[in-house]
Amino acid sequence: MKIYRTEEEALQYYDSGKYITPDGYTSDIAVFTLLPNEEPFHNGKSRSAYSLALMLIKRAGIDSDGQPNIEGNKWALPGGFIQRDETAYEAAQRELKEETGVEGIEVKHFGVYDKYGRDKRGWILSNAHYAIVPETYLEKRMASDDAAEVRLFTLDEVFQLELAFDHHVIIKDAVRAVERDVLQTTVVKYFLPKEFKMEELRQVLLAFVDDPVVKNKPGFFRKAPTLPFITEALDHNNEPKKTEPNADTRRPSKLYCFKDVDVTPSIWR
Amino acid sequence: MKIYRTEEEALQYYDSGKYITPDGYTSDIAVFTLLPNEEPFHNGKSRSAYSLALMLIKRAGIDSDGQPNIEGNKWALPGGFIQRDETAYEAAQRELKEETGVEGIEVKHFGVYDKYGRDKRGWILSNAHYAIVPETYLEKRMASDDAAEVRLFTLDEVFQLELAFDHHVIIKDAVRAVERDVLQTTVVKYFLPKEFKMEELRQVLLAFVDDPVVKNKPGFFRKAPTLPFITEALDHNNEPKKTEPNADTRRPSKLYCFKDVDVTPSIWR
DNA sequence: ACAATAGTGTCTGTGAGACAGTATGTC
DNA sequence: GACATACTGTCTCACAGACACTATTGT
Repeated sequence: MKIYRTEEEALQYYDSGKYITPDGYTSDIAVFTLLPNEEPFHNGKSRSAYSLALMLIKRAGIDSDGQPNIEGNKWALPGGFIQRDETAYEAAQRELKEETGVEGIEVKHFGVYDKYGRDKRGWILSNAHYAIVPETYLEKRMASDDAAEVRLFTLDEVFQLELAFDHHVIIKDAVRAVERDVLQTTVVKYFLPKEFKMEELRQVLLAFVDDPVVKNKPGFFRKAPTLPFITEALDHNNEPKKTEPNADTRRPSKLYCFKDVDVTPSIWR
Repeated sequence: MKIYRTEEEALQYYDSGKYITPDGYTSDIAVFTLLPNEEPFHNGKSRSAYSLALMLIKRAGIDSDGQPNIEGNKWALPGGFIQRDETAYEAAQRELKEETGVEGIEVKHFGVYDKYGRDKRGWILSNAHYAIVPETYLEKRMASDDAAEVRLFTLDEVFQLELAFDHHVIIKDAVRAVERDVLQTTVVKYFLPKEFKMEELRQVLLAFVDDPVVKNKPGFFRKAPTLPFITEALDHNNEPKKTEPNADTRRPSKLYCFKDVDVTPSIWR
């Protein structure tokens, strides 16, 4: 029984107690929302109707003992230590609820940040998640909190802030992950109400993608309802639901919703 | 300075020393390769030319102290503890090299497994990676090792084995990750030599996807060369490279290679 | 000449893309 | 009726999908 693999493994377990273990295991959450742009037309050029925004918290400068706080006075992603009776994913959900009061929202793991030195307190691992939360939820919560400590920033603003730890990198990756998922999955639904107008969907997509199919309104209106994961919202009489007209949108429009069909787009098509 | 967030955070750091920390931080690697099927025609039905196979190691039954080994005598993914001067990703690469002697190969993180109870030794975290290694590399290495301790299994075989820890789940996720990436990225290139024949590419793809575009040979031969990430292999005279004919393939065929263009397929196209 | 794989010609239908036009409501 | 937004008709062009056909070599 003196085979290479075996010895190596045996050694590993023998040393196991002495093995260096991490000093902390945390979850961080990049909470995204869409902010409507007041002025869709700016300098004669059209801007998209929404901008992606991120929720950050400001770390305290002084801790409860009166000592200077680590990475104090910097903006940071919400997050915290993972308890042993939960997974990183569950911790992210718990912390999201603690921070924003929101439950049952899309939370997605997108990366691990474990480079020694990223946190001066020691070898602290972070599991990074992103969450998508409708703006209304966040407004409510942030109003009840001290406004100076929790804020929404547009992405442009975020990257001009001094951020704690390696959150600058994490946020860059988070944005890429969201953008990717908007193209490849139906996450976009979390930016929308359960039942939405086609034009709403198009406007939300335009905040992310620059695709002729989406840009072209007639094309999109024709194509989108045929997609396997989108379906008309039907009322109890199996009639298509429509919006109530108002001063802005005179003609009522059909409502649509997402079906739970998972699609995997292919580069080989 | 007695704001909710601040207190909570301060508390966190105060408790930091007492916080439960993980008992171990590991990387596991699902090493995939393609095995050619000897008999492409089976029971009158055509099978794909390749099958996806996975490398597993057999854990020793007894450790170096003569004690029964944890999860001993079971097949498991190669992997091990992460050192503090490396990231999970680097550890995976190091361990892959130790196991197979292969360097500079695609290694990709696809998941975190951190549920308490997954390892009886304590709260042991695992970062799961997959790697794609040409069969030839593995054959060499496995021949030099004890054949009973390192083996390739087809996926059907894998799921009939008794596997250590939660590796059954990890492997299922790994297969899904590879299948997804074959559709959405150009990972498939790691199953192929740097320069390959169109038909080789098609056969490899057929091991994963069931798409009319790929199935249809003329269609694929016409379409693939136009894809932005595939280009003809050119020799020093800028002439398309061709294979040397032999008894099997009489007519020489053009060689192609992958370009480093990253594409993001979209569900909205 | 024949076998074997590489690769192209050609036809048909579907669907993207663009823009003009029609529909349905409020004021 | 004017207007604003929702939606459809229609034309063109390109390409997917299918299958037959030609091309290039070794034996």
